[in-house]
Amino acid sequence: MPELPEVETIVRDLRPQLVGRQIRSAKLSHEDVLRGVTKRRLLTALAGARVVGVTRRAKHAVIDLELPARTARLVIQPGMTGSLIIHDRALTPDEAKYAVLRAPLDDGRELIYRDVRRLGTILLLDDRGWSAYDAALGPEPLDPALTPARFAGILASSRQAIKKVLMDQRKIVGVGNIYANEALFAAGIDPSRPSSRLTTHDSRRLLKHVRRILSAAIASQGTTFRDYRTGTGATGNFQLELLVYGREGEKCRVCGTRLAHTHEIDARITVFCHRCQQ
DNA sequence: ACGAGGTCCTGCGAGC
DNA sequence: TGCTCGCAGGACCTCG
Repeated sequence: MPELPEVETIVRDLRPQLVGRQIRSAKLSHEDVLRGVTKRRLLTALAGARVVGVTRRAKHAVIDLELPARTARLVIQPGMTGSLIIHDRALTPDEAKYAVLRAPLDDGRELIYRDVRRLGTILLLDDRGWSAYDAALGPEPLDPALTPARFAGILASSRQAIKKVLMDQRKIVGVGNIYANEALFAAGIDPSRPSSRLTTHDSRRLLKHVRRILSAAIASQGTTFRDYRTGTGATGNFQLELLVYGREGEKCRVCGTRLAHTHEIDARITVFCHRCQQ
């Protein structure tokens, strides 16, 4: 499930291939992925657009476009099962089936947004729209501007379970279920603990582990459980390094206790060690 | 402001 | 074998 490390990997793979390229045309198979833009407006804007930048913000891939008379940002959030890949060959029938957006490029290759479950979203924003969208998102966890004090302030402002706060994109971006589980385990913090009850020491440790784990996951090209692929179509490798997510019922790698799981926080699976996370 | 629960989507695996 | 059903979940919504 594309969280920060997965989208960062996609963006790093796409950037050298996509910047400078012109999009010839575009086709969209399903309109239900669009947010705030009609199919007609999106396809019209993409046809002939030049890509001038590929960046990441939160869990979104942001493709900066130069249009004849204006600029625009194509914002793709892969959701659960989305991937962005540049193909230099014809698609297999299976690949074509789930290709939601297809955009042939001026070099003969094709940019494909693939999304099996289509929980991902596509936006097309102008500068003002982007500013508003960006402003509603929390700070980037890997940005040094997010100081331990600022992070502590964010956590102190909510009585919700720390895991839920960590996954709230308005408070801090990029962390989803997998990395929230991993970071809380590494920091030895009970996921259900009210965020505001964490000590300064807790929040410092948590930020450190969030950063360490996100960085390690980027280095491993992300976590592939089923659908996630890098920008070149490869699987990630960080699933091999997970200590709790997907390991419920197995033994804790630190203390050997059987890992517990619950759906009580935000109706998502939380896997944790009773002993290491008190 | 908060918690609870529903919605979107489809593939997959369990159970019968 | 073939069917139904629950689950996976990020973001967003409504309701109380």
